[in-house]
Amino acid sequence: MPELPEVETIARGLARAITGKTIEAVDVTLPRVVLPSAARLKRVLPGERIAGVGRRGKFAVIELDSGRALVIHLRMTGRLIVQPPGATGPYPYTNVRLRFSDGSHLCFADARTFGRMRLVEPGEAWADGIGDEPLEPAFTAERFGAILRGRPTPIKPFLLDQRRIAGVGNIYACEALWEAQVRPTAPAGSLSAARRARLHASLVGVLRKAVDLGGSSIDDYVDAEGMEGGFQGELSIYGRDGEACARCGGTVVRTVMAGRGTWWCRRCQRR
DNA sequence: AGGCGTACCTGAGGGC
DNA sequence: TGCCCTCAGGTACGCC
Repeated sequence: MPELPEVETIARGLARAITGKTIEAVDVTLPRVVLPSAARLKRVLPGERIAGVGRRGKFAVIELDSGRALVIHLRMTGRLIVQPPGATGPYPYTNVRLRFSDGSHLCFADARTFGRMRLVEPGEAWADGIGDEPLEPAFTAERFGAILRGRPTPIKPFLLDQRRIAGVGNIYACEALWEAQVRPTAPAGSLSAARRARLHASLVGVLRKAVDLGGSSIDDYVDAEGMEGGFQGELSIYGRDGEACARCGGTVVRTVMAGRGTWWCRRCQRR
């Protein structure tokens, strides 16, 4: 489900909604989705105050006053939903619920149960091996070129590799490649400087615009208040197999690369 | 090293 | 209606 723009939107909403609240209790209805253990969360979290909420790649990071953090990956269908005091029951498919002292709740809900919530101790290096943040100033076209250099992997699955660039998922990889007119199968290291620069600009641009619009809601994604995003209406290529390409009129195809659906136009994404 | 298939799960939607 | 198949925004693992 959520990629960088969706997780960023959720994190911003959570930061507004729960910063400063104190955790009173933790309910874990599906223990296998929490690390290191449900018992540890239930023992440690009560009394903790929320210091802030951020994002790293596709991880939402709930920072606590003690320096601990709750690091959450939503995988495909995970949701983080804030409920006001007096909510009639947990949000559907809630696996973990934080109860705050003011009567409000944070529900970690996930129908497919792939998502995970991990308690991290102060100073614990949980983000080792995660790649560049594409919306940081340091992620320049030159830096992008250095990341791609010499890589034979096709550019599309390469963009999905979280060890290289963090936060890009299937939707925005397809959209950026389409916008830059780059063929998904092109070896990453084979792109000319001009096409690299174009792809860099498209990737950063599409992510930034999606953040501005609050992400893409296709099947499941909603923000921390349960609201849908606004970018799904802006999608040019994702999910449009059989339709005419919005740029050249060619037919959009869906192929499979590294097990993922890949939407592109054979006519105008030629190299 | 890195590519590939598979596994993890549930739900939605299409074909018949 | 309902059964069966495929597909889904992600990643970890084992196997070449």
